[in-house]
Amino acid sequence: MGRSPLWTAIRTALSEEIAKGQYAPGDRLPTEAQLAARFAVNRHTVRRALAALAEEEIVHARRGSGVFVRHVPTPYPIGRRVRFQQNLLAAGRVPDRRILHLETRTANDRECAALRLDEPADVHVYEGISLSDGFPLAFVRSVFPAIRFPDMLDALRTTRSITAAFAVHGLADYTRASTEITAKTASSTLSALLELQPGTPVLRTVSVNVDGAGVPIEFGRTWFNADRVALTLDDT
Amino acid sequence: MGRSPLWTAIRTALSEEIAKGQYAPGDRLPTEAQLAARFAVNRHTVRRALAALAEEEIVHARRGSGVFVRHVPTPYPIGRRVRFQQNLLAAGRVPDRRILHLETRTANDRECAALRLDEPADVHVYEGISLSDGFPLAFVRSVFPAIRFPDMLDALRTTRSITAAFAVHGLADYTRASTEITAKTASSTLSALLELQPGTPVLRTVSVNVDGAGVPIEFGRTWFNADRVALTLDDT
DNA sequence: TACTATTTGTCCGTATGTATG
DNA sequence: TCATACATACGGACAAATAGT
Repeated sequence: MGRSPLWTAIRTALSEEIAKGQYAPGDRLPTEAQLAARFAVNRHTVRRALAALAEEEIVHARRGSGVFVRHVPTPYPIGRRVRFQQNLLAAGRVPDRRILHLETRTANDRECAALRLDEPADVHVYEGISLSDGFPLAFVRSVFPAIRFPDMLDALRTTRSITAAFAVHGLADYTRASTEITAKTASSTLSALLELQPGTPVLRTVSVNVDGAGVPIEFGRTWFNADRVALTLDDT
Repeated sequence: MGRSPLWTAIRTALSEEIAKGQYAPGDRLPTEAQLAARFAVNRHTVRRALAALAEEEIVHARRGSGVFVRHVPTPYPIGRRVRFQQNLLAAGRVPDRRILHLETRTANDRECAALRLDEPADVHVYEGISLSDGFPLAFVRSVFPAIRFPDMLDALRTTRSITAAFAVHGLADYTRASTEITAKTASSTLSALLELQPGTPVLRTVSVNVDGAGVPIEFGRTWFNADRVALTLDDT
């Protein structure tokens, strides 16, 4: 007999098949009974291997339903420069945006404070869904000072990129001044937008972007599907 | 008639009473009917005021139960230097630690990779609850290379501070090399430890601290009560 | 388990004052 | 002056969730 337990071989076999894409994220694995037959072992041996995979957060068992391959969370760096499209491309995903709502209105107290505006002031509002490989990754609401970026809504409509819309107004670079991260359970409206079960957790970030002179240019609130994303900081 | 709607006066009145501490975080407000009687308005007018307070995240309604004052989340900076005690003192909270478990064991694959150890290697393991004003704020599991910090467990037991325990070993300063942030719903064991309802969201950070030379010294996994904390980044 | 009272959530409607053209 | 639209406030009824017995 080899020195390593039998179930470790099953774990590595399944792990490799998942890594090869034989089972895609969200897919259901064969039942424990089927796996036991395939590997010619007892069901409990398969269960030990599946438990190890669950511990590594590679799969996820749902009683009465099956064992499912986890969506591997997309690493999403939030440092001095946060760029949605670049972040996703770096993670090997295809980014896209779906615009839900564009409007211009007077800013509320919080928005005025974040953007350092004297009230009353007008802001352009963008609301949309950020997609990763076609799946909803986040709901975004961003407000921009209307005086400084008069053509923001048109620019967003045509470019569907915040970075590009800033560039239209002659702003080549901008940085993240502050980010606040909280977690909540998804409301019914949010779970509908992000196509997730009500009650699943969401990561919310509240952030301010500034131009080179430190003047606020964007106040953004983002709700991430917590199953699909892992916010990362690299302070090296 | 005044130009501002009736409900705004009710909102500010309730908001001030909450700010004054007349209703503490976690307290239940009077019922909508009682508030309607007190302010001599219709219940719908009270509801409009409560909706505004809920929008500001000052209160939180639970159908069948009541309207509750939110726990104001403690801002918890995660930058280059993350210090639990200093973070809480800066937020005006009283920090404390409850040690759950201390042990020495061989590191697993993930821990060896994070700490850049050649396996097999021994690590000291700390598991505990971080308290804010006496309430559980987070469950922490940290592992330290045993060779480099031989007296870690004793130091943690006596000082109950990771920073102080490092100082015992002659390490005056250390910095955060990387942090990964995800959100999950609390498991039953975790919700018991943090004294929260099962199914409420938790913020999980996975982080590596390094010494001045960039050598990893701590691999930490922390589960925060998401209702009580807001992770903040300041990139100014 | 089942039942009941309480409390919030959602819907129907009515009335009034204000702004607009 | 009139018609219309809108915001505000009020009144009631029922649904849905919760808590206690």
